[in-house]
Amino acid sequence: MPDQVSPSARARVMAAIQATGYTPSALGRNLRSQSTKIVLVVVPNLANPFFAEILRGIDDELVASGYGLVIGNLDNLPDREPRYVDMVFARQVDGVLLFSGRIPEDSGRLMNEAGIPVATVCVKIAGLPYVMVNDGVASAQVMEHLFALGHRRFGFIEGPVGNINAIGRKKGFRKALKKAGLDPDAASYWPGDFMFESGVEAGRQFLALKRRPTAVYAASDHMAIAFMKTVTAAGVQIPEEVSVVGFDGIEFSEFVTPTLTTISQPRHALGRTGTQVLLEALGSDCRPRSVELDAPLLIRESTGPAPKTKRRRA
Amino acid sequence: MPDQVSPSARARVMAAIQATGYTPSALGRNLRSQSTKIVLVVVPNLANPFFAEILRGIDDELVASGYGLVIGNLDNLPDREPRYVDMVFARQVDGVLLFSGRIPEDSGRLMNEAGIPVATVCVKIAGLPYVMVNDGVASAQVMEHLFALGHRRFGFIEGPVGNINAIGRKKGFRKALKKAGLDPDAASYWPGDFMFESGVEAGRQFLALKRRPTAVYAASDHMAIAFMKTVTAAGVQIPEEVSVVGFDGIEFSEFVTPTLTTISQPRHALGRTGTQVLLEALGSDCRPRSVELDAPLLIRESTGPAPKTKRRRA
DNA sequence: CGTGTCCTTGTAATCGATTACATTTCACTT
DNA sequence: AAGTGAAATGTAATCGATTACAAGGACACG
Repeated sequence: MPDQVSPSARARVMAAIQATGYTPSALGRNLRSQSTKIVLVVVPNLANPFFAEILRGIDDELVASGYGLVIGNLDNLPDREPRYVDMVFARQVDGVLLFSGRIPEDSGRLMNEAGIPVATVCVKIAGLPYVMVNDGVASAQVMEHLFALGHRRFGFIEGPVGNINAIGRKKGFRKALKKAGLDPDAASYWPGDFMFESGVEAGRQFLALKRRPTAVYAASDHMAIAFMKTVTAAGVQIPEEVSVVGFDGIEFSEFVTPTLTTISQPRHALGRTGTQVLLEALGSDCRPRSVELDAPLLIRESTGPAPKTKRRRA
Repeated sequence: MPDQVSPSARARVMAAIQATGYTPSALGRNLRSQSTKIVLVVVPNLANPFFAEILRGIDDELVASGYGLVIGNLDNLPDREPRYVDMVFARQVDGVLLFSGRIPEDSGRLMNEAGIPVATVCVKIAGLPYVMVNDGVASAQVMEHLFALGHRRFGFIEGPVGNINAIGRKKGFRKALKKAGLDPDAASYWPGDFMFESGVEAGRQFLALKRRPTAVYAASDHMAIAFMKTVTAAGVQIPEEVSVVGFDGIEFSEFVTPTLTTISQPRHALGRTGTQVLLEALGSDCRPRSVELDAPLLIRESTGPAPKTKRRRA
């Protein structure tokens, strides 16, 4: 059926369209087709530039497939979730993409029960397809690098409690220590929430230590950068006295002094791939696949050989 | 009409809702009410953290009013615009918020002709209400600060050609020079696009100068930060040899070394206020107002007294 | 010339919530 | 007890695009 409508009819319709400026209303179409060509993307915190780049990847893919993008910004506030669950049940969107570890699994599962496809990016929820980097593998890379530089005493700035990525990174950190014959519990752990302020606090606690780690691994670039800022302000040399590694590979990590060694998350690809997974589920009934992406370690100025110590810990 | 429906009827309906898990479909409602309770926000570049914070402000206000948020990311690509103009004409959104200076006025005007409210944030389009900071006034503040520190030789890193904010900032810069009895054309001007890379390039050009400015004013923090990074890497001391001022007040401006003196745009307030203006237009037929917000100068470490020179320019 | 097939066109039903209007029920007054 | 008003329920129309189906028209072939 290359041309279901006669040329003359087509011409007349086109002329009428030109004359009246007619545009088909999406409202009627949506009701009839029971679809909106819109995907809901739920993000824990819209202001986080890390998510912004993933969003761009998502948008690129959605635009290519003719879908629109509505943002559900949770602002890290759990009480904002029901709003978006409702949106799903009201059929206002054709599919959902969930981000990061803050969304209770309940909401995700709830949405899935509404009968529309749900996929997750940077987080796993049982039963849902996901796209993420393997945090444990990434941590292993980081530690391998630090071991090679001779470091034996470590600090770790944690992510938010319960966050799946934070957990994965910490587990990888501890596993690497154990594998190297070190006691994971001998390392210093500082609480954090991925944000600047917690990096500052970690820096203060680091400075207060008599016997400081020679390498600090932060679960996010933000915390790593704030940590660096805090300890260098106190006269500590990086990387001469302490090496610092971040996680995420945000743009700014290259523009701090010293430039930050970090795991570069393929943010754009995470967004694109996540969207592809979702669109596949949207297009067919086939079981959607999950994907793990590689995250390379970018070795820059903030890591160097471990300082010589007078006496080494037994 | 405190209670239009009898308690018994209400109870029965509620029971039925519980029993069947019924949720009203937004599709039918939208068609009937000829509205979607969704606002389209068109951003030039989603990955820019500067916009992210404004988006958060917008979202906060929209959520409070029960509206949803669809993002139109142009990615600085003009060919992505028609898509969103179509969305407007298809009545898929109740209102539009336009960002920044990249959107041709045509699209904005076109959307306005579709009969739905359009407001702009950080940009003026004739006939549309806007919310923005006064770039000229902000530039005047910057220059006043630099004059007070004794600076007489200036460099300016420009924004994208044709960008209304970039133009306003440059005009304010030149006006302040003239007012101080200096020749605006004697200053150094380096092209830019608000992004990192152009700050790096400006830094290179600065380094190549025999007679360098003692103060550099960049039309964005990104460019200022990249500029600082580039010239400090070449051994130039900030602020001893050159003072640097940015524009925007992004979060990172506080975490670079030295911390950046900059104009702090009230990003969250810009978003909120812009949304309020739009919602007012949505709620009534009254002529929407435009708003200008104040942007304070944050004086930090990157500006200091002008260096003593052997011979001063006549 | 008649009939069958194909192509057009026209009419009506559908999607689901909303709203206007008609009808019924009930309570309360005179 | 009849009548008036308010409340409650029921019925039908509406929003605009889509789609199924029926009726009309053209053409060709036997």
